[in-house]
Amino acid sequence: MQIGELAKRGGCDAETIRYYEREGLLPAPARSASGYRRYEQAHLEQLAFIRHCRSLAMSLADIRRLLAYHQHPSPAPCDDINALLDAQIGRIHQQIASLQRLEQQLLTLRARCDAPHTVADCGILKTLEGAASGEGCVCHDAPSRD
Amino acid sequence: MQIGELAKRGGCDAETIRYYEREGLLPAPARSASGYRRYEQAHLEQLAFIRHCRSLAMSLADIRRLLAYHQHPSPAPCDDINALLDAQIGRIHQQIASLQRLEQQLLTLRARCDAPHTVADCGILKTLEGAASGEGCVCHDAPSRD
DNA sequence: TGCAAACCCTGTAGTTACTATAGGGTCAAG
DNA sequence: CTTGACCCTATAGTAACTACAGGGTTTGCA
Repeated sequence: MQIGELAKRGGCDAETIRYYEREGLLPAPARSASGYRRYEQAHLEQLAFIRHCRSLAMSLADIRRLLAYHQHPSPAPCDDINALLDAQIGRIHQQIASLQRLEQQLLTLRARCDAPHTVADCGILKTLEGAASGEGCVCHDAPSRD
Repeated sequence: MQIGELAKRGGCDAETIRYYEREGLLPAPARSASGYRRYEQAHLEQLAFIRHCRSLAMSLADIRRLLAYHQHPSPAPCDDINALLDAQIGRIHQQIASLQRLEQQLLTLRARCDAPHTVADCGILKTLEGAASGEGCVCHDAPSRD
């Protein structure tokens, strides 16, 4: 199949596939006489593997490592794979916690302007200005006292 | 004060300050005879404003808009500022939801390998490979049935 | 006076995972 | 024989910095 069909079946676009090839995540396929890439079923499976991992927000570097294990299944223990997953889960967990703190801070700031005001009189802007000149700010001081 | 001191007081480093100047977020300061940037108190306040907004994960584009309101306080209504905050809150909220789904998927996948295995026998890797060849995958199919 | 450390300057390239564009070649249908 | 849909390479852009390379300046100390 040509790159366009692989792209459609893999749920990404052709540029992305060429990018993965350049990055060494997909092997360079055979070419037709005119230089078009010609892919086999195995390429589709590898692309699906990559896209699936990407949908789990794994980095291309991590995916490269997983692909290496996939291509050279070894009798060594799989601790490394587990550690990779654990690190990924840890990162996501931390991101969630930090975004939740952020959301609280933003909601606190947002509450400073509930009724319609003028720009010159906007509680949000005033709070931001106050924080800039060294006053403690509601958004970072008040809510998350951890 | 010189750029190094501004950086220390503003909690960022000198490169970042030069970057903000290039991006038009900080006005170009006066220069000494030898070309060193010389900052005033007002610069520190503006930098603090920017860094505070950044700590709320606002984009530089949004911060630029807030700075404009700050510099030209107008009698117009502040709807725009409120809308900016609401959009920011919405984005963060969606990110949290999507990361929470992700975390569940990763935990489900992680559960496929609880005991120590060999790489060739790792439940995580097998699950990823299965998903790549078209089988439904636990991580995306099982948990979040919304 | 000489020197070294600690500053500062500009300009450019790197980061992530793509996406978009320019400027071309190929192929099948009508 | 032309039109449209496809393909190719190479390069630049995205966000918000960060990290050089390759230089100049200032300050303190011997």
